[in-house]
Amino acid sequence: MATKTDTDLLYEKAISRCGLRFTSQRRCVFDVLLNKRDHPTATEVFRRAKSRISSISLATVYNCLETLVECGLARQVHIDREPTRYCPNLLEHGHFVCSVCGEVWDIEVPSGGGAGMPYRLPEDATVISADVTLHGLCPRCNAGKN
Amino acid sequence: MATKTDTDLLYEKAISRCGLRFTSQRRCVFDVLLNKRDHPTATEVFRRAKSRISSISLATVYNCLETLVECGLARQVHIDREPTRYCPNLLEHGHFVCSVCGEVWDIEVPSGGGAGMPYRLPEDATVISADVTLHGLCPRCNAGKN
DNA sequence: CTAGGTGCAAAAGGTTTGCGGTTAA
DNA sequence: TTAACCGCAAACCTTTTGCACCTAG
Repeated sequence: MATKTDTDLLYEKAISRCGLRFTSQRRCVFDVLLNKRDHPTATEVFRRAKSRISSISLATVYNCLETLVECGLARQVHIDREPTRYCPNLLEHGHFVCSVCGEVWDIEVPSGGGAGMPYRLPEDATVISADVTLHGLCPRCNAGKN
Repeated sequence: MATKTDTDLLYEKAISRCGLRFTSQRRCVFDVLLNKRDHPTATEVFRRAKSRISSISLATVYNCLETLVECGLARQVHIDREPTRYCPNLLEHGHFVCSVCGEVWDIEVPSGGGAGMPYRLPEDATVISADVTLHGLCPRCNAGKN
């Protein structure tokens, strides 16, 4: 295997903490995810990974992505019922999806007050996590309308 | 066909406005959805509809649900990548999903300020709609923990 | 060395579609 | 009457799984 990068060391540490192995496929998939943070689907990650490891299989990409999620190094992003996307941004955040170009942007959520605070809940409910996805026109596509 | 109810008239009006036909299957599916507002999946709607029209098919239920959505009488609810659920609540609202019992509750969103206002967007973006799903413990399951 | 990971192919599960027969308007 | 709709079955697409071989530790 080639020299380990800082990214590799981060991943290797996280993955061994989970009692898992640091394989070249996992390294590749993680690198693909960090390299271009555009919320790719598993199929897109597969396409990019295959250009580096031509023998890699789609099932392995799914497995590696699941491993990344398990290790806490990535999160799944669900937009309607479209194919699952993957996001290496570990901070609490939501997503903005452009209805024209389809691009996905990370958006900030209010830091104080906890998840979902702007919403009125049934009494005595406890919120664990919040999934927020906004649909609309991104700056680029908005500009194109003028 | 049996006597038309108020619900039927509402649906018939909406459906003819869309240039579509008021069939017994569509009537049945809409009625099932309004009858128990528990965010059923297409399969569950199929099960309930079949108890009234035994010959109805799953594909027809999917088609009827799609028609309802097109006519603006129901909305799809996406929770992660679970099967799509259907909701006849037309007001702007989000969903709270209990991690224990799986029940889905409608939750209010802030009325003033528009969709997604608590979130910091990329500049010059326009929000069209907001999907908000909170995960946590519902009052009933929360109480069971004590 | 060996438990865990990979590649392949097949299966699973939700949803959509094509087609011949049926029906609301 | 006839275009739209229904039921059925097959197709579709994403994701998961079983299995024989391989490899990191």
